[in-house]
Amino acid sequence: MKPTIYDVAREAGVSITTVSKIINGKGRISIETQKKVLHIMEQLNYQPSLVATALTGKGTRTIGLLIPDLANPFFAELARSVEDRGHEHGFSVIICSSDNNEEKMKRYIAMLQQKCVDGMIIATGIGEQVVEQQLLPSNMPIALIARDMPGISAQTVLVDDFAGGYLAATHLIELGHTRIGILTEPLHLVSSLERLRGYRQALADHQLSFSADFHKQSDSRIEKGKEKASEWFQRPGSPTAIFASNDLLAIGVMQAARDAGLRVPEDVSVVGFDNTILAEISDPPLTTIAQPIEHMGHQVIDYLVQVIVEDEKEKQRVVIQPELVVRKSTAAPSGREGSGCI
Amino acid sequence: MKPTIYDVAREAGVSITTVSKIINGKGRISIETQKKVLHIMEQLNYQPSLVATALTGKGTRTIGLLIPDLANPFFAELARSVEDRGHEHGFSVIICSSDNNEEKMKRYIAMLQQKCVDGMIIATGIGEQVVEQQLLPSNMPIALIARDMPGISAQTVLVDDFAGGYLAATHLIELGHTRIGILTEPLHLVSSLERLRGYRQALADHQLSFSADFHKQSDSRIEKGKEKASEWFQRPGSPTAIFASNDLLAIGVMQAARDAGLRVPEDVSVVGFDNTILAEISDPPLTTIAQPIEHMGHQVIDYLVQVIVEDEKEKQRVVIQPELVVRKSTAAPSGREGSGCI
DNA sequence: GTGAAAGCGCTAACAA
DNA sequence: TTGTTAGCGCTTTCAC
Repeated sequence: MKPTIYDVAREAGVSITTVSKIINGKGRISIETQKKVLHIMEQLNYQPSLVATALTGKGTRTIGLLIPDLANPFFAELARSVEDRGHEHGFSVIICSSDNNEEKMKRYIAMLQQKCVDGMIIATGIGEQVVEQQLLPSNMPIALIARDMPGISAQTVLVDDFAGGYLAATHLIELGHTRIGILTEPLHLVSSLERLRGYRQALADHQLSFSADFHKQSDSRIEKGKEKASEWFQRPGSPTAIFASNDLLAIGVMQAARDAGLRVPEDVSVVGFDNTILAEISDPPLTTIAQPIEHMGHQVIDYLVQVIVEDEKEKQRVVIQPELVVRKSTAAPSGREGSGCI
Repeated sequence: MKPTIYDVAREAGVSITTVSKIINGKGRISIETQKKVLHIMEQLNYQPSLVATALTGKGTRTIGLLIPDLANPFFAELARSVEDRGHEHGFSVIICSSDNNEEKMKRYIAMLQQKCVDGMIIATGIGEQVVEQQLLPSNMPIALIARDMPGISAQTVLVDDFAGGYLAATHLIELGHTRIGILTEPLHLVSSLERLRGYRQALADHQLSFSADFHKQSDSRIEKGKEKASEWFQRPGSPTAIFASNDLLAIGVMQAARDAGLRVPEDVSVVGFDNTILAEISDPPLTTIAQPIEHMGHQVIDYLVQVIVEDEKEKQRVVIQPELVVRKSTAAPSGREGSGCI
């Protein structure tokens, strides 16, 4: 059995109060008792139980992280950053992959509440309802990252998605493209919507008209992106450039292009979003819009810890400007189907 | 404040025992009381506190997962699999990335113990000492995945690394390569050692001699792999094929090749290990040794849960046969430096 | 400087 | 069928 505070107290011939005080560095204890007790703790290999501590109201030192999918490198990198910084603050993190599924979200949030996590970080695109109904009333500290919930007042750290969409489209336009497709995740995700808006704005600012045919939606799996992009490539007059709203989708687009006998970037340019490791290693390396993932992770957790331990009330909204990272997947149009009409 | 079992009892006009029994479906309770209490619970939005429950000895329903790095897709995919299956069993998982650093390992294990996790899954290559000294005596249920600790008696699920190394080398040999380099992670990782052994065995079985020049070590970062591989490519008589002991390293090798003006697979063949998403999307797609990641994750957690809830004592050692997945990064040697000597 | 005792929210004998 | 009571391991007044 794990030794308890009683064991230590007995061995040291003091009361549990004394031991507790020494553990927490509170009250005044003679240097000798201190030494003696410390020694016994060492000897017994005593570690205070955090669950007992938690029960007395000191918190569990645990936070929940809700993401869509840990297998998506963007979220894995984000989770890693959150985990690291969390540990630095003495918090561990429970990661829950929701697959952007409302039901799972609900279950996970309930479970995290039962476990009495001290706070939650939400990176899933959905669940606004759940958050509003389950989390806000319970007074659970929360922070949003890489996702926006317009109706919710909470600390938020995200990239300017509109600017990102604008950047991506502008890059393509400046290369000379006029037939620019956009592949987004479902539009109930605010970030998708914003990226689309940015793209449309860029088009408009350059006197290009937006065609609904050039917008497709997909969930964020590579295969799905590939499938959707294929629909374009099977028909004449397809886009000469495609902006995909995340790297995974962009990879799918490139695969579809390859399958259709098109070269990237000669025949079709592709730009992604996120700047995950995938962008660096894909074939060709992917031009993409970079989110400073690590930085964002650090920021949310710093803030969340602040509200947990210092009871910070003020909610900020941190919007970071994304950057265009040009690699090899974009180039000027080659003139393939140059006579095509938009 | 969150409602407690007392609130429910008071509102329902019963004792807390009754409420507790209803929560746990124990003892016999009249259908009416049951209904009444359930209704109150609903109304109060009552959720039993798992930390209080844990304190009574029912476990925390939490397990710890120790991996080297969550940002490495292999471990992200593994973690996702563990997480999913864990949730199915009603367990949540705390992930700790150790960077294969002994000190961190120690700290994380101590923290997990303080949090009274019900068990731990270890996927880090190091920490055998810590495991032996901290974990085994404490009687904490543990399971090893994708890593071996020869001195430790614990449930283990892993791929036959020796066979994997053998497969990789044989594939290269059969393509006609004779100058085959191997880039491994540090050899204190048993898996690296085994993969190297498999490679050497394959060489021997085909009357090829092993040259120490053709073995390099690196940690598992892409850049490091690239750096190491560059050393080969800067000199004449470099390998015409390289087996890297994980996909990340293999990517690094391909990047180094490209930088050196070599084409993959025409000038140099590369095979990786793990078959992560990286292998599918790299340029060119990577021939690699596949570990059934999802399956392995499911298996460990199934077992661990079994020892936690059913007190299963028997320790198995599940060794899975890896498979060669041929993609585009390997081909017959082209004759570049064909006169080079081994 | 040190300790007795109450309490955190829950479970599990044991009574009634 | 329901309730009383004693813990689980710790923190925290409040006395001594």
